[in-house]
Amino acid sequence: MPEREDGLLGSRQTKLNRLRERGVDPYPPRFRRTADAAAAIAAFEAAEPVEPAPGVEFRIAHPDAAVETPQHSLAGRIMSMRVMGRAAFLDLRDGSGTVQAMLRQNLLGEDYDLLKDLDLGDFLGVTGPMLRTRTGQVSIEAHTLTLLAKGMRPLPEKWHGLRDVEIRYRQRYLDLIADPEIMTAFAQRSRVISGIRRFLDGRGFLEVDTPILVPVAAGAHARPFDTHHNALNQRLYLRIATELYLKRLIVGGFDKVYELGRVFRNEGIDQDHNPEFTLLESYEAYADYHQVMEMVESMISTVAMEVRGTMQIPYGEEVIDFTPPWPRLQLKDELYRRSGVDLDAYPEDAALVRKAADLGLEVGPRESRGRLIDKLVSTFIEPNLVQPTFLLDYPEVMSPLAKAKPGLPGYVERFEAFAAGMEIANSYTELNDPAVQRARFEEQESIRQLYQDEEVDRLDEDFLTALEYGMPPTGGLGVGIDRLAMLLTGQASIRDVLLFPQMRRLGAGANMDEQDIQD
RNA sequence: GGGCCGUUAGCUCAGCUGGUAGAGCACCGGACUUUUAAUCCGGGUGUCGUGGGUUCGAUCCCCACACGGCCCA
Repeated sequence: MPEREDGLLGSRQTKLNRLRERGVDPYPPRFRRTADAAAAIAAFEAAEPVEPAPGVEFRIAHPDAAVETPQHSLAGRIMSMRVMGRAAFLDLRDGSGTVQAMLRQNLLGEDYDLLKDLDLGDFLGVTGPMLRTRTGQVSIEAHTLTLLAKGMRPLPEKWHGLRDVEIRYRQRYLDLIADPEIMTAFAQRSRVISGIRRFLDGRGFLEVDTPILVPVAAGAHARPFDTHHNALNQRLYLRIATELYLKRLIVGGFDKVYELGRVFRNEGIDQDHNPEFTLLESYEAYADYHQVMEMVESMISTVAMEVRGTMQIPYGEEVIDFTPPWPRLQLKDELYRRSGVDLDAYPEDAALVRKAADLGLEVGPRESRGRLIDKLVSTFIEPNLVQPTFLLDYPEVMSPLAKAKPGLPGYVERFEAFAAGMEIANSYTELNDPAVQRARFEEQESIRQLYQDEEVDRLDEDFLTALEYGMPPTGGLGVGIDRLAMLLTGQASIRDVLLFPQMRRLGAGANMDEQDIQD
């Protein structure tokens, strides 16, 4: 890169060249640590002969005295440098935390010259004894220095950090370097996921992997990404759900299965949508949606307790209390209460469209009944469901995979769970009558044709074949893990729980490939 | 898809009525052997997102585009 001739990059290049001329390998293959920063500090503090009492001066190590304490080799990224002539203090950060290294020329000799060619961001190995400095800070006293990796670009500023969200998402590593709390949030996300695994494993569920590349993108109302397999000369899709494969496994005789994996939906990007996201689906034979509801309450409250140590989690202006049981509301009743719309009073789609328009909803010409009801629910009910709540018994037209609710024609045994106005779970007593399932699929296909709506479920012939062999009564569940992670880690945007959220490619004109140009 | 806002030094940000840009940190040079955003002295390192237009002159006004954010759909 020619621009490195001068400026900030250039000064680092000059230092790199100088190091090489002096025979220093700026990228050595290894450095054996004796401990990480946190462990070395903890071990030193534990081994201190006398706990320093308040107001009592700490022992100040002399070069000779220092030899008494065990030698350590510690390593990390240089996060700050306080250089004062023939002594210097460097903060070294590794994955465990930060340790201060004290460098003194009389101890390091020629090694001390390395300091001139170090920059913030470089990785450095330090060997020497641990000690407390005059101000009481546990530090490693450098007897040798080893450059482990030269950083060629300056880090974001240490005090204000990185505010530019675009850089934060595009170059997440800088975000992580600049703000350790980001790392904490992602570590919490990871614990949410491992907590779910532990919970389900503990209940006898078997984790399975089903295809991501599928011939039919079924199991949800969503538009798929498509691709092509050359050897098979077949169009394939990225899965939009794992539902139909997991049910095949229930047919096959596994009683409790789950999959925690990425699904892909070719839709817009906003605060709670990313085109790829992590979905948990579980299926339990001989269970119904009431049992699944209890499992969801138990799972999420357990995970909240594990990750946050409490079931009351602050989120925005609210405190969300995940303590079970969560209220159960009938969708039909709740919609009537909130909007005055009695769905059963509008059996004709046209009448429902007029009613929705009267209520101020913008209703396009391509709104199917299912979409319309979804819009009513998401406008009048969902924003009000701040505390964890189950919404029960959805209209059949928007739930082609759920079993009919006895005694309530036109409705199915389905619930969705909400918290902070966001949908976090979706569950059915699964439809297992193959003839009814075929009819439901065909209804969906005709809706797709009629409304030209690509976000309608698709008929999967192979799945119907599986159902024809017989599937036991089953309770199924889907949980959006990213949204759950948002709630449990207090993040307002899905991009803050995804390490690498989807972003538009920069410089569209220059970097477009042939596929893009078609669009 | 529509509306509004943003894009200035490596980072965080100022920049008046149009007259070729400035601060802190970072960086560069110097002093300093116990610092904690070290301190002190000296130095501004820039394609003002991109491309057009208006103008004697544009970071500033106009248009288009790119990327991002928020709101709406």
